Amino acid sequence: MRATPETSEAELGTAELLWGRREPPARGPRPGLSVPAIAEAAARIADQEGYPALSMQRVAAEVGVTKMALYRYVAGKGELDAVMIELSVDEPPDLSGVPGGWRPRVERFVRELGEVWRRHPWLPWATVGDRVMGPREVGWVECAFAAFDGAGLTADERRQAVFVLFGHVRNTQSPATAGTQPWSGGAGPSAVLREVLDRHADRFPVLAALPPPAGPDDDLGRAFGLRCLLDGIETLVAGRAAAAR
Amino acid sequence: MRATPETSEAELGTAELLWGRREPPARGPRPGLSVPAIAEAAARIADQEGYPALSMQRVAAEVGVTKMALYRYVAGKGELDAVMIELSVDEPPDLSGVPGGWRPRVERFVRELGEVWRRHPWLPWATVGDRVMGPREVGWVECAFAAFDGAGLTADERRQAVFVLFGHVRNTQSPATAGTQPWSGGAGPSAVLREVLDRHADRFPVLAALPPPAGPDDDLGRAFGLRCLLDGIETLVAGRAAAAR
DNA sequence: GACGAACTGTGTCCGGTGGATACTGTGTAC
DNA sequence: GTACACAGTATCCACCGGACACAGTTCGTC
Repeated sequence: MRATPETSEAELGTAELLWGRREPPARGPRPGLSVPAIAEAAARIADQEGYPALSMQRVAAEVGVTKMALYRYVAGKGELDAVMIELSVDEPPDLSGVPGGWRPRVERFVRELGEVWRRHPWLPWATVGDRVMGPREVGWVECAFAAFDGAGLTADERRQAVFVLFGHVRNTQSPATAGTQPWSGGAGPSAVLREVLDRHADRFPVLAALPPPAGPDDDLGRAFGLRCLLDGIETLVAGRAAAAR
Repeated sequence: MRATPETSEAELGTAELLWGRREPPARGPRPGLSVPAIAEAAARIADQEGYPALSMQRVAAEVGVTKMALYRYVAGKGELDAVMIELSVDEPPDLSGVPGGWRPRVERFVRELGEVWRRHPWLPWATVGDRVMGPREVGWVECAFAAFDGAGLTADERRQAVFVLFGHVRNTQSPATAGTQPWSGGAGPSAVLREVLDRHADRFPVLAALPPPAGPDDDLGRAFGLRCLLDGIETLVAGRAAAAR
């Protein structure tokens, strides 16, 4: 949750950095660093030590300079975030060769997106809210839109479908980025909660009557939700086609 | 994204605070505050000034004490978060009187949940990750499970459906808590991004060819996604019933 | 009734965060 | 050769969550 809507000036600067290149300076000492190198170091830290461990100081230490040196390359923390996101999302996949029409294409898209987010677990967390996206990130959106080609959706529906799809993947990406599920396994808070629930079974009859999960649900319901969503889209389009006839 | 899995001790303390009551002290000066009063002040601040504006100091100022005085009532920021969430989610609704079976019940549930989250826009943001939930929050989960009564889902499917449903509501709650959508209206980053996209239309043919949104999509695709999800569930159950026959 | 234990709230300190500003040194264009 | 533009540093700020020692208040127990 971002504190305040950033001033448009900062956003313009970030967009300039992400989309056009900032012209390199002509005079002065040679820069010892580069924006990509800094972003790569930042991404490495976030990958290995977690997103909350990421700070200007930590990144500066990683690349071997003082914290303030980074501000020669990036306007601030927000801009560093934007750059490291753009660097980490990787090139969007080419789904034009996937056979079988829109549905396998969408399923493939979900797998690819989930794979990138799995490699950078902080990514689904960081890509929330109103932001300036970089070209690669927009490429993923373009890719998602293209995946729905031939599904028979209107433009507005397609937008909504893409949006819902991204949200679904985010929600089923990892317990850390999803809503709390009181039945999740493992240790930690969920274990404490489960014990509490046992003690108050009378207050939650439906929850208590539910048999425990058959196995670990490492999928978090992604396949189930995706199937329902796509089935629902098919139903929608089929119903419209039937009405038109 | 929480930094580290909190020590189980802290979680136990939080669970004790949320579920059992902590026994009031017998001796000593009368407490000038109470946990609910503090949590209410915190929720008020988050509502009015945004979640990032919430700090121990700010809450302390709101209730008229020093920052450190709050630590007599809650163990830390995390516990304050937990209490203010539990206080703000409100009592779960009673959906037993909703006619028409599981589907209207689920739709009603989504409306109610969205309404609470709309009153406290920081709530969908704060209720992410592995946490200890309070009784009211669990009541909402119980309510969601009960809503699916009669839909014909297995226990595992029901769990996944509830989970996906919560995620869908969160994703379509507000632009601030949803994934970035490059076509969202208004000023700010999205406006900057839209202008950039116009300039690079050739790189994103599908996106560029899409007609602009018919109107402001203040629904963020919630209705669309919900319809697809529930249609998909119906398809799933109907298919299984047909196979069994 | 006195006293000590338990408790509330305060003041001070710590390491951390993002960021502003003034500075030194370095390199290139004129 | 000199002036300017730039890189990186050092120092400072306000703020964050939190630890700790302390003063003042109230009750249970002798």
